Amino acid sequence: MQKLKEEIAQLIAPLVALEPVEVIELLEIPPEAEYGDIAFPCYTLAKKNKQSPPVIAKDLGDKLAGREGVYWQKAVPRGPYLNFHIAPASYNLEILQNIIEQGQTYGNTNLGNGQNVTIDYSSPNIAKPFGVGHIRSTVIGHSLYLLYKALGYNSIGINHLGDWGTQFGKLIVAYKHWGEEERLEEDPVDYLYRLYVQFHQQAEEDPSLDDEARSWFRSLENGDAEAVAYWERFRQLSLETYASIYGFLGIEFEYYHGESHYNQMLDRVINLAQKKGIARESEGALIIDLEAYDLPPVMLRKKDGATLYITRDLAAAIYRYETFEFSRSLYVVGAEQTLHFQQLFKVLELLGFKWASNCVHVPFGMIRFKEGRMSTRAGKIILLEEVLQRAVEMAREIIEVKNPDLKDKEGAAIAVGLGAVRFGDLSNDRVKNIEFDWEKALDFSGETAAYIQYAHARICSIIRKAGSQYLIWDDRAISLLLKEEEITLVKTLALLPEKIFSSAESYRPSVLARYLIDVAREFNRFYHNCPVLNSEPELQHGRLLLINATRQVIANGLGLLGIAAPEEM
RNA sequence: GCGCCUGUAGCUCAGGGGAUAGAGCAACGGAUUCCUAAUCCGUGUGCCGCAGGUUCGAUUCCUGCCAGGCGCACCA
Repeated sequence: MQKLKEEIAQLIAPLVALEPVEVIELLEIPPEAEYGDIAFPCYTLAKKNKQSPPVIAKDLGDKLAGREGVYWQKAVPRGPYLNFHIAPASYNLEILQNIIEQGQTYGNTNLGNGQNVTIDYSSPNIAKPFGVGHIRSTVIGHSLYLLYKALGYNSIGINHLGDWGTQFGKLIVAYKHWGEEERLEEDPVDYLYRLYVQFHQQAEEDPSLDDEARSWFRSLENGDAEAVAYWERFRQLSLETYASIYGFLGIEFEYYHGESHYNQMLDRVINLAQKKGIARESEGALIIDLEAYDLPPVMLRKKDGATLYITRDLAAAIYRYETFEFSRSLYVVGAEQTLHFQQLFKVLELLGFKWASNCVHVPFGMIRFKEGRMSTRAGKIILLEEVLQRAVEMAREIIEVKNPDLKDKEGAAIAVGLGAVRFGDLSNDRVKNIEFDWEKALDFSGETAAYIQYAHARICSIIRKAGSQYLIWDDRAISLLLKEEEITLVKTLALLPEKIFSSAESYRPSVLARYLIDVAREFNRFYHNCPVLNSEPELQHGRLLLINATRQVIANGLGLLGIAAPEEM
């Protein structure tokens, strides 16, 4: 597609007195395929030339009448646009050859040139269960991690575990009051969660519990042996549970640097803020006023001497820059923390760090119940493990009906089940809230991962039956791919690189997810109209090359979403 | 009260300064002597929240309003 655009730009630029780069900027894809494949809109020229857009388009059309290029065959004016139609033979050859040659790396670039990008994602709070809410950060963050890698950046995944804070004071209080050793041994995360919920219920009636919790957290920060021992125990037990979930999801992090990791650096942050003269005492606490920037004040230290979330986040940001010299630092954290990140980045700026402008909050909407939001404290939450298990179970049942002879049923069920859950979180714009609905979460038809996976599996099936000739390149076979479905499919496949780029650039895996639906749809249309195995040998060969390229695009794309592409399902 | 986000078909949502605003679901009707029917084809629906503004042109950008969500110093 890029080569086609360049060719057209070179051609038009001298005719309209613009630079080729400017022409490329203007080129767009027409709304209907029948109009053409690349459109040059003439609106911007209208002012300069004092002619109406349709007149300019027609004029350009006349000048190009009868001419053709390497990748285009005709230029037709239509209203205010000059529409170029591709030359399928050379275009198909160019695109398909590219895909086959690049294989697993098709769509990748070296744009990032090895620069570091830190991605803070997943980051669950220890001692709280891993709910479906956390999956959004986990899944979106992981996809961004993979996307940036594909663009040649060195992605550094950081799991900023919530392993510090007043919540530990609460847990210690709850455990000391009501804790039972056997139950903790039995199912630690579940039990700690129950204690956490119980604490909040009791604290409603007895506010002194909150004071007690704050006091225990202060002891923890002061290194009190008993407090540290509890903390250590709770943390370790929780980590073991998370490890199994990440293992099942195939997610790894370069670092598990939780909030506690930065404890030694907090004094430095506070000293720095004081030295810069931006911090001041207020009601016994240490705060930074941000009134001049229309932001509420930031609190670095409470009146009881304990630090806060943002103090540790400041230390973490500084640590990340000093350790990795990132070109970007992403925080995949819910939209409800937008203000927090505005404050964080502003304070970093005030501390004199130029790199503050390279820090990006990548927010996402909440997962809600029909009745309202989920709440860990109130115990209103759906466990991720339950969703995953039910999704896989449902996939199993469908496989039993649709494809009972399948060899690796369990592998396919896991691929489809996990794919459905992941895709549900990736396919829509991340800033929107999601209403949790079991039916939708477990839906395998329509615009879902299963739709894409199914197209992939069908291709693999055809290739298996065909033997290995799809591996042999043949220009002549490609030149036979002239049916509408074939050309449309190739055009769709050509878009992967730009979709990967814009997906990463806008921090929206949904761009890539939607695109893969298009690829699968175009493949399905092809599949129903163009027989592969039952066509003439040479055409069959061409079609095999085409579907192999399609298989590659789907596999690469799903891979970047963290979704498996099974060969059979 | 202030700030941020969202508002598009019955439902869930894409899209986005320009050509006739699109998908999926749901409903109905069709397609399998043939590569997996988890598929494909067909049928209908839209004050693109409301009102102004900028523009040759706004559903898209700006302002105001309305509705919903989220947040706003000792939680994270």
